[in-house]
Amino acid sequence: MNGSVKAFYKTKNLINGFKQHPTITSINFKNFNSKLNLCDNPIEARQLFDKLPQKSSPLYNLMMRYYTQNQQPYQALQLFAEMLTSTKYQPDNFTFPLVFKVCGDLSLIKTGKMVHCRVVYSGYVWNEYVQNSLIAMYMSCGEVEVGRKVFERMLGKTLVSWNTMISGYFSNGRAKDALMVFDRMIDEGVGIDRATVVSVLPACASLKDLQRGRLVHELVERKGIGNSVFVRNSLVDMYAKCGCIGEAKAVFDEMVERDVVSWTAMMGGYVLNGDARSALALCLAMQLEGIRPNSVTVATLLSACISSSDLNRGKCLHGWIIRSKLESDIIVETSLIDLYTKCNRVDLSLRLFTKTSKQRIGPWNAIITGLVHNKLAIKAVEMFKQMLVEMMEPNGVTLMSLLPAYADLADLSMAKNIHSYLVKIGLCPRTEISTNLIDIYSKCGSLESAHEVFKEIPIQEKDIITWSTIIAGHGMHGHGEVAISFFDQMVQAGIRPNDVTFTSALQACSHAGLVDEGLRLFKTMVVDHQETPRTDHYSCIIDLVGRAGRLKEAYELIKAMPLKPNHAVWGALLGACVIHQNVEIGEEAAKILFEVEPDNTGNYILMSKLYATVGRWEDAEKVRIIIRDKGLRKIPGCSSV
DNA sequence: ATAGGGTTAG
Repeated sequence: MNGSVKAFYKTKNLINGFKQHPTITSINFKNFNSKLNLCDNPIEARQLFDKLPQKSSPLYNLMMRYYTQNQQPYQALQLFAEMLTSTKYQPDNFTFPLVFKVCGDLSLIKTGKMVHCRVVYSGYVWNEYVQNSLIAMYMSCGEVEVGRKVFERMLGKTLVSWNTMISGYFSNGRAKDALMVFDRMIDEGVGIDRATVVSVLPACASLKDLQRGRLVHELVERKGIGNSVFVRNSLVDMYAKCGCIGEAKAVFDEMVERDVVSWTAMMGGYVLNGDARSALALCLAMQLEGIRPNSVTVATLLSACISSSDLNRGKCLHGWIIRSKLESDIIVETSLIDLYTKCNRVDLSLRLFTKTSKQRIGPWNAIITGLVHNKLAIKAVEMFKQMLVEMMEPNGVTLMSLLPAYADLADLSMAKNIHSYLVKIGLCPRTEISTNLIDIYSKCGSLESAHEVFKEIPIQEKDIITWSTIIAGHGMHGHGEVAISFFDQMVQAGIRPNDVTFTSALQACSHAGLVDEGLRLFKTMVVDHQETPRTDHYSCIIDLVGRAGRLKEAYELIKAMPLKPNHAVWGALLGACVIHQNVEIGEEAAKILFEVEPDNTGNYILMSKLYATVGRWEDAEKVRIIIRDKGLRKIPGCSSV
């Protein structure tokens, strides 16, 4: 009797298949899942899967998830391909998110797009999980616009969709867009959760948007989601990066539970705010609480040593790093190379560099940056060529740190070489890169080439730095009028000049002797743009007015300065006095210069020259004696002047 | 059962 019932059901199952019997399917599912969890390796898991008497889409999904969780993403894709070719086991709303995650992680954009087509065809494209994973995939492949399209077309946007957009924009370097999404989210009353907070706060931090950051903090407290280490860590980081070290510390102190990230973020905050000592002190406190520093912590501590130029402490840390077996960590290696180059010990950096694995870009970038920093331009270029020989692909960071070396070299044929390389790899025209090229060509003396590069940048992408560079380039070669016309064009293009632009423009006037133009510019700067002039602006103006022979006016300008005039300002005046043989004002300037920079023999030389040109030989001789004494004592190259 | 999440360096 009992047996015949069982037999009946068995037959029925065989006829209908498992799909019609959710209870039996779910038993199989749970059973297989728990068996998978006991597997030691993917091979064993696969054997288990192959032995299943009856497969189904959910079981395929389980096996694929096992693969992705055990770092075998390609095996997961292989299974997905099997599903597609089979007629029995079609991918479903659980399969596609898995596949999109793999495509995103591996940046398999072509595969991803193909699967996207398939998902449209299958109809699962309306599933929210599928849509959200699609957005995430496009974002991690750098296809921001496609991701945005999927998002905009979604009818049932969920909190996850919004969060994905925010973190996607941010990780693609578009912090502003991330914040715009956040604003829209608030406007439309979507609400926020912990994931929103940890996605939006880094964007606030990178833009130093304290106002928005505070708003997020307020929302966190109001919603009561501040009881998470993640959330609090990102708050600490945001306040620190916005320069509010006090508030960062307050959030940090309030925390009941702190992990290594909390401590590291706090240390990084101190370093950023120029307080290396507090950062190092925090390291001790952290260890007293029983938290071990990780490689990021160590990198942060090393940057504290760099910012305080504390080579000795850096060396101590290096010792500790070796004892803790952290020395082969890529982040730590990179930071150590950075430490030694910034402390002018290129020898030690190179020794470390030869030991690192050359497979990662970090150490290459660090050593090239370091060589450029130490004005070893030729070595930097050689290192770059070595990098190409070793089949390492440079990125934007590499080139941005390398290009200033070419400006130092001021070698036109080398400049043309790197320019054509940049075009070949598709990095030119691109604003930051092109701006560097403009600087390089200007310093090589080839203003035509600089102008060519400048013209290639679309008008809306020319930023304040681009304009300032082309202005400075023309200024340094005495083409004051052209420089000023660029300045006017910039203003017309709707870009607000900043203090750097004004410095370039004023220097251009000064080199070309455009007195009235310079004064007009200075007035525009103060009155129209409400820019507070800095001492280097004043030194340009003084130089300009002084060279024109209007020495009294220059002297009056200095006396009326709201800031304390520095050596450059007085030096400009003294230089002008020499040209126009004005001893009276020259002596005033020299008196102060001898006080503020007693070791600069240049000032004494100028003064002695001034006395000599007006025939005051005795005074000239007196100053010459001082030069000789100082020269012998202090500056070895002095006799050559 | 599935989708989104923090700290460093370059």
